[in-house]
Amino acid sequence: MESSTSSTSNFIRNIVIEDLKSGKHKEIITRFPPEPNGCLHIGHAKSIVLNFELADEFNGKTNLRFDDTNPTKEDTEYVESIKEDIRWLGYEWDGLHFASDYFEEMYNRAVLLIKKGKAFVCDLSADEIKEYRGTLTVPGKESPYRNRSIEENLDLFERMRKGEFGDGEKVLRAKIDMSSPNINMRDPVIYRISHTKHQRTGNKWCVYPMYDFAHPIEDAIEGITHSICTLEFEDHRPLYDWVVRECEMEHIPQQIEFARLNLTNTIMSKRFLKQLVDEGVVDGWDDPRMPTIAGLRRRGYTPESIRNFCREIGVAKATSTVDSQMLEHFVRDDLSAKCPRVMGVIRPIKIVITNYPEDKVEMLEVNYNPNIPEMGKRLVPFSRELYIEEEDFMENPPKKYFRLFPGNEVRLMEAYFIKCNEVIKDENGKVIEIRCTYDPETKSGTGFTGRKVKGTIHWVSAKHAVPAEMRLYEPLILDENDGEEKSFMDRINPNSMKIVNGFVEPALKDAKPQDKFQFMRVGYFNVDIKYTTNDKLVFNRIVSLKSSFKMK
RNA sequence: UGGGUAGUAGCCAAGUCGGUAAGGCACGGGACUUUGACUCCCGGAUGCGUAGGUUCGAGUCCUGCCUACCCAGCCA
Repeated sequence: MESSTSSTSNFIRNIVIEDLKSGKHKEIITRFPPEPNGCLHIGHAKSIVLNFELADEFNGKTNLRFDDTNPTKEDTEYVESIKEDIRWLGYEWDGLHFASDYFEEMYNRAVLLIKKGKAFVCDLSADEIKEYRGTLTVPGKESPYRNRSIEENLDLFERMRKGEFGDGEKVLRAKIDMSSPNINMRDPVIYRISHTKHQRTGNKWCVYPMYDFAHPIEDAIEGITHSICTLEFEDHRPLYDWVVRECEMEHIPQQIEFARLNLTNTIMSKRFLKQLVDEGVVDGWDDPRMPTIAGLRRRGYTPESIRNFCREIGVAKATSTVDSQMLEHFVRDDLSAKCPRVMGVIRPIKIVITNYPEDKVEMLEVNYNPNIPEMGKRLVPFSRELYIEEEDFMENPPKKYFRLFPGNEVRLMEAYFIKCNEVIKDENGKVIEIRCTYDPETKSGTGFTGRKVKGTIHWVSAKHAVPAEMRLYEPLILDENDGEEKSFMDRINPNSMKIVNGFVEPALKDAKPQDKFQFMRVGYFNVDIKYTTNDKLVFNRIVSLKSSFKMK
């Protein structure tokens, strides 16, 4: 795996280095353990990059493991999309596993716990268990079923498995300490009854292990050395260690927690993302405004840019929110070297070059990227009528505006100098056409040095222009600017997408979905895979170009 | 008010045995420019949540305090 940005030091990497040095491990094994209940997003990418690259750096391995212990929430449809996203990001896992592959083993370990007097079947209802649990400041009370005999527990647990009880009638609980200040240790439920068909094991099971019980066993079975998860599991670590120890797992994995990714103007929770999809606020999981991997891909982000971003933001334990401009920086950085640079006008206004012959067409040979000649050239037609960018003309410009305005001369990129002489308006006073003259002496490439112009603008020959729909995006979610806290549904940006109709140069006529271009002076654009047809080009603006020009 | 974790520039973040504050993003200034892009220079903490203490020397060690986040699913 190439790495254009080297990973910076972080505390997890330091732990790995230390463990290798001390001989605690000869080889490290990490894992990425998604629950197949939704699409992967940029936050998952942080974890993926961390796990895969850490293992890669130290010649270790990384497993992909689907944590499918709750059949009521999971769906096999997500399994393939998750695999696709990981591969697209550029990673290939060593082992591919499913938590459900270990159900028998987990069951046996639970039986072991019972035999050791460390687990018991509890008949309390969910509400009662909650009551008995106590609160953050008040210790819990022991369940009246806590002291059932081992024999009875064994019998009951077996009958739970056989399906003799209904959902919620009984649970298996670890017997730890109801007065622990850590609520997770107050006899946590480790198995529940759910007569639900599982995506992979079908109706074989009606008891399913809880995360806290299942996860450490999965890690131990696979020989995971460093089980990296997010901060909210910090309180669970004592339980994680308890399970590994009491279940007498031969391999002892270590759980390490880091802060999940937060991004400005972005909502990352699966629940909210799902709501956006379900309520039709967006076009689906792959809407180009979504922070999902699928959304970023459709928007036009590259795997390299996402990887570089993930490497650069670092890994730490402090809760933080990364500026989304950081992400934008890394796409620009990556695309800058990869994309052909072409001319596209997103808000066209027509200009007529009055002294240019009616039927003349000049074919200009233009490099796709002046810095990278190997990218080749194409021919760009030039003629009497052109479209330029609406914002490249102002009738009454402010100071320091050096684009087109009455009496001013600018360069048409790769073509001639033109001078604006006349402005045509409609009955409402709106400018509908700009009339200019050109100077034949100033043709690009002729070495004309007679005079200079301050501005260079892009254009497309009207007669040859290829119409295209451009979708301009802004953040889907707006951060509350220190007002009172709003629900995220109230933070939806009504202007998150603007659809405009523009023109691109003819060389793009046959552009294919996912082809990426820099529209010079405008931004980076990706051909949309969903709405582009043979007759219609649809571009997603990936990100605009930076601009230090301030109108004012 | 129980437990857990964290506080280094506007935003991320490094900082190994205490030795005199990396890097990136953003921002500002300048150079260059047929993209107001890119690139290239220059600019930032006498300061590391805060108050004390130990020390020749503290972001690093000690004590107190403040603030923020997480935890009471038969979710993960």
